Amino acid sequence: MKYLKPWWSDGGGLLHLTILLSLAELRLDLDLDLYLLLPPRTLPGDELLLPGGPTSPAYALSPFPASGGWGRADQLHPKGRELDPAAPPEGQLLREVRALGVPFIPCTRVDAWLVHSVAAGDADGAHALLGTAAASSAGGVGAGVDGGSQAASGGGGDPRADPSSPLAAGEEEKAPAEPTAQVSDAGRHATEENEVLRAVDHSFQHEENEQRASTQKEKQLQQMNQDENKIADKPAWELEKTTESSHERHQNGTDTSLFLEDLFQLLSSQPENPLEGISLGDTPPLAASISDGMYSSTHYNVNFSQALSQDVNLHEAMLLGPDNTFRRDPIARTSQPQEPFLQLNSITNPEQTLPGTNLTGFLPLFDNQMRNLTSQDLLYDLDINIFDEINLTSLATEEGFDPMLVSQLFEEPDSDSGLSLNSSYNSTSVAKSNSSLSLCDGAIGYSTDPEDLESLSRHDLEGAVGGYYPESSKLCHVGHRSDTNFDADLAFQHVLHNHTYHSSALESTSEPLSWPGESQKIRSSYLNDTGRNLSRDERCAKALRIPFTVDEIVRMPVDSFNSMLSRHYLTDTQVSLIRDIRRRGKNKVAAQNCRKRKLDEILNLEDDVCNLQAKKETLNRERVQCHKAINTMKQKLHELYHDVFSRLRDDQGRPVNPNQYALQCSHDGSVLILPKELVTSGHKKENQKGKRKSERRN
DNA sequence: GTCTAGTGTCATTTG
DNA sequence: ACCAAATGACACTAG
Repeated sequence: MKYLKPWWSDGGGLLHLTILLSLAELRLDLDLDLYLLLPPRTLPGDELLLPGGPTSPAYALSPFPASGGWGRADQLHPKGRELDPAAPPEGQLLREVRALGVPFIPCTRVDAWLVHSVAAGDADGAHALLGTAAASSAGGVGAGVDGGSQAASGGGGDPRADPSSPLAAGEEEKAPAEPTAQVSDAGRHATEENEVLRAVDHSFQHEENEQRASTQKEKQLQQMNQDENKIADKPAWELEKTTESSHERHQNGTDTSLFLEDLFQLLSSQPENPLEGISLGDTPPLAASISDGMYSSTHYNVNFSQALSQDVNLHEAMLLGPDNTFRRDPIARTSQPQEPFLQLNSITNPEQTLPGTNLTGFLPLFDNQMRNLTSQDLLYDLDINIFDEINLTSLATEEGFDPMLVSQLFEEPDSDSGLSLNSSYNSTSVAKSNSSLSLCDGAIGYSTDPEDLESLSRHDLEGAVGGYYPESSKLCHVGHRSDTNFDADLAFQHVLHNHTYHSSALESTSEPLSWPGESQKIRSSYLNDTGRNLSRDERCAKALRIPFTVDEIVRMPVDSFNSMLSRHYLTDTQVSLIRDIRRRGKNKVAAQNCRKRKLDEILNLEDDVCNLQAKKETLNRERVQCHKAINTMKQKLHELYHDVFSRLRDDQGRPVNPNQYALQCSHDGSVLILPKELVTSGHKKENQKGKRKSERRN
């Protein structure tokens, strides 16, 4: 049983894999114990699902003997279940590891954890061994939203899959059992940095250890052999207790110094190829002893030549100097998550174990050695070219970073602004990309393996982090990426200036380009949880690992938005993208509102027109009615007039001529018969008086 | 192929 | 002066 070093989480895992990469160049097939990182709140009975699925030669484990120990993946729960965040961590192992101060990755859910049985020479298995947690975990950019957690792999899964945050880290120091469900990039970045710094610190702390090991190594070797044999004979519950003492020895640097010196001598004696002299015969006796007994079946046989897949951020982490573009959160820097990892030994199919390649025990040897090396030593000893490849690969496997997504973002041929910096990315370029699938089944982000694409799509859909690309993790892919000078930030300068009408454009362009059987899966990566197409900003945000949803970014109040930008751990590119997303989102909403308003205004005006027209018609009808009434009254008056004059008689009894006389009504109600001349002159006088009065008023 | 409605985006104006 | 909202104009797609 080997234990992870206290600094094993992000930085530790990185250093570890660096050595593995050195091994990879030697094409060494190693039979190693598997180091597992268990979720901090893993409880007895919790089941860990393998990413390989029930049909793969994979195993999953239950973290505690109470749940039956190791079990086949197909016997376990198909998906991780929600753990009770309020439940305190239990188990002796967990307490032990916590006591060691092992960095703790808080999470509340076990989705799928790294345990992948690796057959001898099984490259995919090796990939799985070295990094499946990120791919198997779900959540990704949206992990903090949906509360999903990411796993840190014992073989070096992307540490950023871990949903740790500065706040969570700080809280863990105070209350380790405090649940932390939210994921933030800031936390992950801070955790990365903290772990790298921690690793460097430990390397200094252990420098003294490497000075004293030589004189005691035989004695210690015997002691460890005895311990391991005892472990092999003990039941699991006692095993935990036994391992605790083993931990203590590791902590004290007593049993590790032996291997440290061995490795150091090997490295120093083989400067050009520090591992050249390593062979089965060079394996410390402990390795064989450990591989015997009850743990003889708990070894992974790993072909590390194929193992370059994940946990390759060492270069990136080391390059993150003061001038890097990442914003350091001082809180995150000072706070060190102290939640322990629980380490269990691995299990593999005994039939798949490659005989004669047992280097068990080499892993802790490397591990300890790395602890004793300074960062300069590491940089000096390790081929920088490996770092380049690692970094490039890390881009492919980094949490939430979807190279395929990015590449397709570039390849979106249609642009609404003509600002696309690469106009050659038309359908032809896509076709070329398609053709590259067959040339190198590992062009970044592409895979001819439908399962890979499916996993990729799933990875995308779920915002999974780290990305497990069994095929794309090969060196072939790395070379491809290197050839294309892929750079995420530069790439997103394209993205940010590519006014692509993505959703429809994607469908209209990619579908006819015939990715038979795969286009649908690729298209699925453009769908969100609700099934609709992801917008460009959503895909950009996902590809650039923006820890917020577009909706959040857009709808967030200004103050919250600004504080969010200052609080989180975001690169300049991310900040720029977030601001652009917010601006575009706001403007999009504003445009929608504007159009809606305009439409409403038009509708209102149309209503006004209708109302006015109706009113006009009403008035016209009233006017007609009035005219009719007036005419009727005139007619009646005329008839009455003639009726009156027909009955009037003068003094001589003759009828009165209505043309010469007129009827005039006085104020007292009496009616007078006057000659028209008088009536006309009287009307003129009254009219003149009225005019004068009106003139006076004016 | 053309037309139209709808949409996203940018540049500019407005409050 | 600065910012967000509003708006005009353009490009693009689907029907």
